[in-house]
Amino acid sequence: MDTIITRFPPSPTGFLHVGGARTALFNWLYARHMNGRFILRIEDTDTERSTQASVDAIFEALEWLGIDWDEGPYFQSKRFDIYIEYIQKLIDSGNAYYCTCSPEKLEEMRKVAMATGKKPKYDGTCREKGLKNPDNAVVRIKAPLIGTTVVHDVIKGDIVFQNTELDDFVLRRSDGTPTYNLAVVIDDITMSINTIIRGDDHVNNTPKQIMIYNALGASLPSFGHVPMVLGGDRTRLSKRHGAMSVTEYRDMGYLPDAFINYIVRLGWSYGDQEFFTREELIEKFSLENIGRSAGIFDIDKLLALNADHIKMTQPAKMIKHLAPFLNKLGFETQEGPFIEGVIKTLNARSKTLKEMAESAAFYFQDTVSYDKDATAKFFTSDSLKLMKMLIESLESAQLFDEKSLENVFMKIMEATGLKLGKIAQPVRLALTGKTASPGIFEIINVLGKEKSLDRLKQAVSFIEEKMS
RNA sequence: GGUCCUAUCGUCUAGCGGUCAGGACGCUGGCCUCUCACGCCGGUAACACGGGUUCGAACCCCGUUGGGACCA
Repeated sequence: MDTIITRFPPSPTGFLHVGGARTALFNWLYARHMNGRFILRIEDTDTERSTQASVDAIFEALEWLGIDWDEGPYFQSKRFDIYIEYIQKLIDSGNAYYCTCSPEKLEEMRKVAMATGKKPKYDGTCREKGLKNPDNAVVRIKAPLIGTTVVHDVIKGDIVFQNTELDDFVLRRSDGTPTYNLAVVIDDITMSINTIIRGDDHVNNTPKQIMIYNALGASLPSFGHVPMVLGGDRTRLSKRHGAMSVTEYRDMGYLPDAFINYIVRLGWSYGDQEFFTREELIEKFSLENIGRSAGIFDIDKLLALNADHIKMTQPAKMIKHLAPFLNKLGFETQEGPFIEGVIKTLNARSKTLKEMAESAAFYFQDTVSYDKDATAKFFTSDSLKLMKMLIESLESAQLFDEKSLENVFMKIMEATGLKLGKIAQPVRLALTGKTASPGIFEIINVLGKEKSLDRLKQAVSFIEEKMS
């Protein structure tokens, strides 16, 4: 079997959005799964709307997603001579012709067609004139007049178009620039693309493109049109549905692997499995299991999947993802057992990296600020005694592993007859400033002897001051 | 308006003629428990509608309706 060659051809007219990311992912996964090649092509023929900033934004997003390419990026704007060459071939072979019909005439044609209840399409006035490159002419394809053009879609099955519905569409505008369909086909042919997976907003372009392949005598790639991703109101995803650029999800604290897991699973399935690592996705991805109907983007499910990925990611591997969020809060980070310990206590408690960083704040602060309502409830004269007992025990303790710490607390429980619940809350408040946190043994273990004792002593002073 | 796609819980989906229609998110009851989480057990909720084909349709065919896309 031939090597599978797929491509992702974004237009640099904005950032990479969710739908585009999914298309890129499907192409990339399929190429990786099939041991094929994946090509990146920038479709920047629309010079009015294309910007370098968008190109950079797309690269940035692909990098975050972990999508790499084997070839490219190619830029359509640098390939005009190739398009011109192929257009000439089509003219020479009689599969395309010059047309000098004016825009006014075309408009007139449309009106007449509409008035008589027909389709607005080019009437073929210049089709047999055999014009020789006149000024201001467009180039049109000589499309088949009868019969059908069928798209053998690997996802949707055969889609049949009546050729009478199509007309002699334009390949080259009067200013000499190639049209979208022409450029795409020439690129795909010259780049040996044999598998085209794209959004199903392109299905109606496909018969036209097939006509170009046929006119050139080129072999057809296989097409697969994936359904759109819609917003909660079932319309195309847009600004009002919230985040659009995939990098916004990065900034909100989603893990790239969680994001690709979600986005791929939206429209593709593998039995009942919901959680996939990147490697599993490559191993199990297939075109056959892509659904046919549009999907709605559900942030809650993404969030749940993100929580799962956070839980499953090794703390050491998590550091690089979490660090930017901690830095943003003003905390220095460096790899090591401390931060790994921090992550270990928080990874089952965080749905996003942003949330994890916020929850981790107390680990990095020199002095914690106490929740006001909580001090009234837990910083009492009783807890002052407890705290002092604990300080004493901890100061003489040699080991600070969780098991040893538990024993320390057990002894205090025995001595006071109190349940752990009574002891834990004041201590938790002293150590974290809050009433909700990881387990206290975990915290003391991660914080270490010095910091833990320091915080306990600060709490003692705080309570004594409050009492006096 | 024309063309094309599409239709299983609120959402993502499994299902590929015979299933108590399964899983996940969400919501929810409980258990666990030093708080919060995690985890575990349970509940909630769907085959758009109407015709066929068939001994038997969520599954096949035809309509209707709904949704989406593209073109203009």
